Amino acid sequence: MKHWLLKSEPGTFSVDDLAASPRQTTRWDGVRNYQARNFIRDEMKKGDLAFFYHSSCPEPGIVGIVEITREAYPDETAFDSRDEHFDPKSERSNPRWYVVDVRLKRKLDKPLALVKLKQYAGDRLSDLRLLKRGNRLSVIPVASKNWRFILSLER
DNA sequence: GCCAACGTTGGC
DNA sequence: GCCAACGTTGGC
Repeated sequence: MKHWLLKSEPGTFSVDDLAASPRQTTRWDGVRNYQARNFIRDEMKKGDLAFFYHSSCPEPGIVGIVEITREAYPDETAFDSRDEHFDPKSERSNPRWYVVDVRLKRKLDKPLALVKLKQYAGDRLSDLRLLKRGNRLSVIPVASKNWRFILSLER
């Protein structure tokens, strides 16, 4: 099983929005970056776990844990000319963009702020891609040892 | 294939 | 609002 980190702007879709969704499940749509797309389409498996991360907000950080409940299928928003994520180059016969379904496992009792994670950028989390300079990926793989270490920071 | 211009991300 | 770091686009 793999581990991931999924970024979302809480002003657009927060962990509380996910908690309020039917079956606490949502379609992770709108990803428009090829590297992130490849992770979604090729590597994410049902049962994988991901950190839910709030970005572009007053206190960026990990706020919840989600489970992948459905593997990749075409992103419908790319076909909809009225949708902000519309991409005329994505065709139904040859979809360019993909989504997975994720379900909230739990919110963290206390968010793990980016500033706190950064304390370990030089040692325990030195290879965490989230902390790398210039990182902009919205779907990031997390090594299992980093996953476990981050969870240990909760207490 | 190169590269300048442009757009986006995201922390601060 | 600023700006660094990318990724994408399009002319050549």
